[in-house]
Amino acid sequence: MLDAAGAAFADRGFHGASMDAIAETAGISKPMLYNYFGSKDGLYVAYVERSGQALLEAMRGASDPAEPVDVRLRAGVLAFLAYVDDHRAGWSVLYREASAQGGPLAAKVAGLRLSIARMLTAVFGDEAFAHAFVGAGESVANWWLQHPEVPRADLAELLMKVAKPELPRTRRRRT
Amino acid sequence: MLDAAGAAFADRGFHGASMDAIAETAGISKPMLYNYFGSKDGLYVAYVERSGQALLEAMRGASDPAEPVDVRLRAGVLAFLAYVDDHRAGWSVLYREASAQGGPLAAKVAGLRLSIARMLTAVFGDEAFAHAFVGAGESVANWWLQHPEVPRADLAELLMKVAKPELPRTRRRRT
Amino acid sequence: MLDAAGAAFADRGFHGASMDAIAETAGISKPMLYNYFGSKDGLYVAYVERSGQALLEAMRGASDPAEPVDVRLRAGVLAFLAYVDDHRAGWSVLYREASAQGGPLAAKVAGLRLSIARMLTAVFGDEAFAHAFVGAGESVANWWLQHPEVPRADLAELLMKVAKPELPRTRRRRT
Amino acid sequence: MLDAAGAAFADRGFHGASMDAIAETAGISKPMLYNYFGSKDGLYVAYVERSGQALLEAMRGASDPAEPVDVRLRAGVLAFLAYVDDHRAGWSVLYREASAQGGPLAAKVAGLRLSIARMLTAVFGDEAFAHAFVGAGESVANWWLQHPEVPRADLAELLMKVAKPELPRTRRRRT
DNA sequence: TATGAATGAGCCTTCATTCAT
DNA sequence: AATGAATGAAGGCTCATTCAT
Repeated sequence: MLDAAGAAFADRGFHGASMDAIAETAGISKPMLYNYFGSKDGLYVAYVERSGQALLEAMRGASDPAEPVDVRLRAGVLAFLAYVDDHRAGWSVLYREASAQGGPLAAKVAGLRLSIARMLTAVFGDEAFAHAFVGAGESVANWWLQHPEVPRADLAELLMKVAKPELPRTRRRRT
Repeated sequence: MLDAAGAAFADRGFHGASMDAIAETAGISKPMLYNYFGSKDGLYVAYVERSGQALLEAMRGASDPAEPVDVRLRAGVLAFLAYVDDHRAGWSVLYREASAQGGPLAAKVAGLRLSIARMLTAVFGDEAFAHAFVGAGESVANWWLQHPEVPRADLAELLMKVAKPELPRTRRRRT
Repeated sequence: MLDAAGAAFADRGFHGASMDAIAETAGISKPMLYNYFGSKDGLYVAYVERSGQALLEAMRGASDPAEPVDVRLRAGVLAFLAYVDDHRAGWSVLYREASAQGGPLAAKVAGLRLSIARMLTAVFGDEAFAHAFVGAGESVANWWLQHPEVPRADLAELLMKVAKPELPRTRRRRT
Repeated sequence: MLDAAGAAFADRGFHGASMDAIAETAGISKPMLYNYFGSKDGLYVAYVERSGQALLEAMRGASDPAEPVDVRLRAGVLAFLAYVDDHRAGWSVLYREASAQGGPLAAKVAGLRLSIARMLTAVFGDEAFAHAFVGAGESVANWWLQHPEVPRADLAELLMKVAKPELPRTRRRRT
């Protein structure tokens, strides 16, 4: 049911998506939406939260602490790209909301971004670079939405290249 | 007069800014807004267009074709950061709209992004990397809005580091 | 169970009291309310009717036909005041509804008022005066809700004074 | 324009009167109502306030301080009855709201009632009796709405009779 | 019998947009 | 050229009311 909302939000934006339309798409009645989520904001937050959690967990799960840092980074990047590929709507909403700085809704997304940036700050040791990397990733992901023919691995490689100058020298593994 | 609209848009977003409020802030009557811009969309597009043109020109003007590529890139990066610093509202709206992929409004911003990306594609020789770089720049710029104490030059250096792996080997200048 | 409804009605008015709230307060499920009373109007009417009957019976029971008219009047007045004192919620709803002349609900209350007025018309011999007396009683009762420290007997005396000019000369009892 | 609202309120009560209906009856569009009164509550308050002021002024204007107290009282009573006769809707709403103790709207009417009661307390020297008299007046006025054939003077006489027991002995004028 | 879950209908409110002046 | 006044259309939200269990 959140999926219907997500599709609407991704399609027409928060303001453009009417509760009437969402309810109809979801095949339920408007009062039910309000029963479950309390308000339009509530519904939106719920959707964004779910998407954010899913993305975060996907990335966390992909990272094996036993591995060296570049391997882990690549795994995270791949998980990120996989999420984008599998959840177009979710990513779309997250990305769009990532820049909306007003409203109480943006806080959730800002939190997600921060979580990811913090993970990356641990990797890079530089907060600003971590944000740059996040931005690069988001931008590439979004560009990908319009060039789906590009294989996922290429993009991962691209992002690894962006990261290279800041990766610690342990790059060459011991084997 | 566009400035009043821009301030409102940056402050409350496109939907949050009512024509009433814009007209009052601009010290003008609503029918005049319609006379000049035709519609709310028209006003928004006009503002975004002006901001985009300004940014684009700033970046173009900074780039001296006689210089080697890394120098030109750094100049462009600096021009970009200068624009962000001097036009908070304009940048805010551009960045926010950069992710809204629906609606006829986004086309203009997409166009701007494309212009910049094309400039960078010429530099890097790789479209995807150019987009990654644009995203990194945007993200850093946005992060900067909340960390204004960081000097502009540091961010420029940071972005140059991101660009390094893809810069042609002409990196070591002849002179 | 009517009591819960009565409390809600007295507290928030007919429209302000939602069936949800009433059901919850009554510790019962909404469909049960509908099973017993058919509709919100039905519930309201039932409550008002019960309150009205109770008031009417209290006043009737207080009046001993063997007594002279002023004694009976005073007894009725006292019974009325006792009812108000003991059933704040009931009185509150009755009084509020006494003035709402629209809707099918008001008919019930109008009926109650009429019953009382008729009793008093028998006493006074003047319908208009009877209504004046009813209004005086209601108004005093309502004023009393905010001045509970005034003893009941004082108000009874007050109302007897209002009635005096219209009481038949049998005022001086034979015994 | 307030008159249309008044008619609707008198007819169907506050909740029963929809802004749509009021606007249509008033021959203007809904947004205009909001432009002038801000909200439904605002409109209601405005109407009640106007009615209350009119009633109060009518009663105040009728009372010549040079006259003895019973003459002034009768003049006030007549002014009251005249108002009721001439402004059915206004009176209807005032009377209905007089008993609604909840909500911020009731404050206005409570204020009006208090103003009148205070005038009468000055006459009678007894607050409770003043309220009784107000209630008698209201009730008679309301009864009158359904018995319009009764001449105004009769009701005035009736109310004077109610007041008699409490009027100071100056009742017999010096000439 | 009793209820959780569901809904049709309607209301207040706002906003982009346009006349009449 | 400029505006105050006016509106059609739509959106969020709630509520009395009913099935399916």
